[in-house]
Amino acid sequence: MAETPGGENLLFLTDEQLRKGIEAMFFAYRGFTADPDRILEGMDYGRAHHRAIHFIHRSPGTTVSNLLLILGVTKQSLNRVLRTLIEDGLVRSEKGKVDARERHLHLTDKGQMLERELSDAQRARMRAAYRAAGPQAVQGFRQVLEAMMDPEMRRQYNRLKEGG
Amino acid sequence: MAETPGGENLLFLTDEQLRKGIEAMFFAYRGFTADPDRILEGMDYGRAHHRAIHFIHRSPGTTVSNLLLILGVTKQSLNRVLRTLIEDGLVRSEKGKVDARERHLHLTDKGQMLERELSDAQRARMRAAYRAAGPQAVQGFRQVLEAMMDPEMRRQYNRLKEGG
DNA sequence: GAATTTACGTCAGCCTTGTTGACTTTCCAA
DNA sequence: TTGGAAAGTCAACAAGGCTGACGTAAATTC
Repeated sequence: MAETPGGENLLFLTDEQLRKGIEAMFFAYRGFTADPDRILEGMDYGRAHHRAIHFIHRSPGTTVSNLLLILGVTKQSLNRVLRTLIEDGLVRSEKGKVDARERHLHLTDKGQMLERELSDAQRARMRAAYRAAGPQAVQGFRQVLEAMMDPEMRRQYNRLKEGG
Repeated sequence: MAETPGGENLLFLTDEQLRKGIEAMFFAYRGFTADPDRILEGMDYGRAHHRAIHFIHRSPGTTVSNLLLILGVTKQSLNRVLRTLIEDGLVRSEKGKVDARERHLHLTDKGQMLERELSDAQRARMRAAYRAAGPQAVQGFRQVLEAMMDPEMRRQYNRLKEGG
């Protein structure tokens, strides 16, 4: 057994173990997005629309700039997505009352319906995985993912995680 | 505490917990790809090239069709990536001796160098995350990811995980 | 009150990476 | 031996990233 001065077993840090983790991330992410992708295909929407819908649902009334921070794309790119969602009546955009430069975004009833369909599918897979692995594993899962984020993303994540 | 007939606590399966897991996947995957993306930008390559290089390194001599199975894209899409890698002398493609329709793929020395650079970066982040979370967490991480894969992907993953 | 900055929208054009369709070469089995 | 399947290539298109430039309204600063 490989032991350190501290006494812990470090076999879980071998290149081989790390490679397995890398490949697990790759294959699992495919599963993670598979169900929503399937629902969206055929509609005129894609993964980018799903992300926008998710975070608008998550933080109703959020502004465009805030969404830009979270999604990490350019405003031109986000705008294209948002425009189609607004035109199609899934998202409502309203001028800020305190700062009229801002646009506050909400899902319409129609938007809520699609959000529900997408997140039901994604949660179903997540729930099955969680149930199969058990609570202990889930805790570890979340710990490793959190440690893998860029610090700035971790801030975004934790902000969302608690408040709203 | 929410208890089932079986007696286990199921609080880890609430929609709220699942949502946190979903967002953790989203933000963590960004971190996961960030370092290789940074290295690739400026070169003429992208994430698709990285994936091809990774799995050719992983299974030297693999065929195009085998790579297609693993990557889950169309052969036309893979072909474009492969063509540039071959033209640039990172990948060597040789006609199969037993079946001349097949092309067997290998990294050249130049290809090995780039692979090394990319995987060093990705492993470094993975290692930091693993170390921060600890061996117990890593085990849970792997369990949940594996449970999240599509069955077919899980087969691919396990085939790679053990043999070569 | 004028100048600057901020938030947002938009046009144009580019790149990567996915897609389908049509095609050749090669192998194999009926 | 021939016809179908498998492996790979070429062409064209779409989604969704990107940069750069510009416009407008509102807020902030000087």
